[in-house]
Amino acid sequence: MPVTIHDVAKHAGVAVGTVSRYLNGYTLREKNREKVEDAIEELGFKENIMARGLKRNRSMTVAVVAPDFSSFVAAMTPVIEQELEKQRYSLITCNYQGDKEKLRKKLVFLKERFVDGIVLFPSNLADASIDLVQSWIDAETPVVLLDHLIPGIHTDAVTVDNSNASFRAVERLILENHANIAIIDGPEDSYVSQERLKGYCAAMETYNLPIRENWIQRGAFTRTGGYHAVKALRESSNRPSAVYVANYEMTIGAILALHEMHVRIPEELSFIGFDHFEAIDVVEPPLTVVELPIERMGQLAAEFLLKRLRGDYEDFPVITKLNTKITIRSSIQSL
Amino acid sequence: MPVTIHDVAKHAGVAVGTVSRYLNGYTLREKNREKVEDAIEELGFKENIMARGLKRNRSMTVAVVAPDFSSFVAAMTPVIEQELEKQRYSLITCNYQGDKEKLRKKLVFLKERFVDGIVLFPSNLADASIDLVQSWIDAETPVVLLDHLIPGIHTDAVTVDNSNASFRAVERLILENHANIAIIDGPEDSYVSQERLKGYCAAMETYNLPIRENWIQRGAFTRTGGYHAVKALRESSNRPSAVYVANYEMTIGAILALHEMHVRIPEELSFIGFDHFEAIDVVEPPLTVVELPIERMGQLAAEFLLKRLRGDYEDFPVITKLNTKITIRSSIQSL
DNA sequence: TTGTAAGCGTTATCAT
DNA sequence: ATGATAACGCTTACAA
Repeated sequence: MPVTIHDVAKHAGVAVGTVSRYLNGYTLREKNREKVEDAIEELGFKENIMARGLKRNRSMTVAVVAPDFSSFVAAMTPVIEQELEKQRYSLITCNYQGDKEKLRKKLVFLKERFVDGIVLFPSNLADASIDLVQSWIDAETPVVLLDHLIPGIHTDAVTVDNSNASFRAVERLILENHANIAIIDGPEDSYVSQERLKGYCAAMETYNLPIRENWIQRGAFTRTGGYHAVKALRESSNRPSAVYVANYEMTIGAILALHEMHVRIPEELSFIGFDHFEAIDVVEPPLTVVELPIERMGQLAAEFLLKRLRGDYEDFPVITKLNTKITIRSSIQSL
Repeated sequence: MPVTIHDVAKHAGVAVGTVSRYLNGYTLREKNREKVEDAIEELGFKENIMARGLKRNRSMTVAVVAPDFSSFVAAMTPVIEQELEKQRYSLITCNYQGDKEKLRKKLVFLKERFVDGIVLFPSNLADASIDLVQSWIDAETPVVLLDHLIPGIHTDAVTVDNSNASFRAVERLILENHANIAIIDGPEDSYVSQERLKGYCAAMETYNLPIRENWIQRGAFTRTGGYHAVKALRESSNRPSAVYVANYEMTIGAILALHEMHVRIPEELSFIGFDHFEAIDVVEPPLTVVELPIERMGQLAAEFLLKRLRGDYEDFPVITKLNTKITIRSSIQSL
């Protein structure tokens, strides 16, 4: 029933090899090329991706592997899909639920499926699968890291200048004459956290402002983390006049807590949050936030993956560090 | 390099066919079964999914096809993935960006990829691809519809009792003594819209309340739609005392508009929204909302798909209609 | 129940 | 540049 290259070859009066070569971009004699093209057209030939895969050990499939399906990942995935589709790759999505063992299983599963490349959103615990990830890279199966790096893994990565993002956020507060500025940061062992804290400290130091110990709160990058961190901050003896919350989930949690405590923003507390997703729009007052270049990140990740898939390893590996932007709304009061 | 069933066969001292049959669940002589199992274990054999696919025209892949990557879809996808993974299926995600032509292309693309089944989130315009969808079903490639039905397509579907959801939401308002109740609904040509409006009307009629023409606002199921609908409602001569917003995106838009106009909820306007996603939590005051059973929907869709993939068409097609639940928070004032 | 062998639709090698 | 043909790893008649 389905049309094969044999049918095409017969119809065009050439050998199967010729058709195959045409399909793979080799140049044929002008006359033959036309005949083959006509035959393909007339017969409505579609290549059988599995037969091709069997021979070449390629599946024309790429996977996005993420610890969860957060807004961040959900926003990036369609961008990646769109880029890949242009080159006829399809996209498998996997989330490993922040579970080390699940990540291993996923990676094994994907290998069995002959996935041609991976876009990996590492989490701290991805470090544990470093050997597996490395083995993919060694086998020339391209892996692009998104958001984080994994220490010890040398491959393409698309990241954000987190330290600089924090610096500018905090500087913004300082320029509005705030001096008592707190940060709600992620866990200590996260590289992203460390970078974001670094920027905070650098800004404070640059402007000769003291850093109080209790102004550095840890929120585990979770909504409840942000919630509790705000509570702790408000209950302390030396309340800050401004707070910078270093990721999206915690921003939501922090706002929740502030609403609950009837703390007015920005009159009682100036606020700068992180990431711009739908939830942010609806917050009263409109929040000033640091925004990640989601689109660009997804695009670049796909671009590098495709480049490596083409076999172009000329400049490998490339670590891209993108800039964030700050969107000014009305959550900061000038003192 | 990779170990094949030939290697296993040789190692076990049986024929390849025997190994293949073992792999496919046929029963072998006890002795042979053990030998084969041992050989597989020792050699670390993994079946080549592409060779298998080539023979059987199956890819062990399923696709989720959606018009966008809304929170609704994003919340459902991981649930589906998880169910499918148990049976060693992997999941391709596609969004057709609400574009008729893109949907067609996607469906063709997926067919070329030998996708074994589809979970389709239809949008109104999916009707245009009715022939393609039907051809999948005819070819015994299972298609499960999620959320909407497509008129004229007979296949499994997992939906929600939208009319009843609206009825109960509006009834809730009526029981708090509201009589002037508006609805912000989706586009007229959407089946879901129609159902949700039907529930609103039924509730109003059941309690003998008049329906003013301008109380039925259309918000196109978009955020801006909800935003403008609220503005229109507030600017009208006979303002409602309560409003029911019939989907998530419009709920966000409506809240945005109300914040902007400094309308106090519930003092000046009682409010009942739709769908519970992250954004909702952060709204002040906490919103009473109709919630869809996301998890259950995803599970059921996957379940039916897997059942059909197993070849079990005994009860085909099954249209499941799930109930919603209302989560009471503080956006409704008792009059 | 098991072995044998012919494909599935490609790609790749080797002549020509 | 092209043709013929042997793989790729598996399933499935058919025979035994």
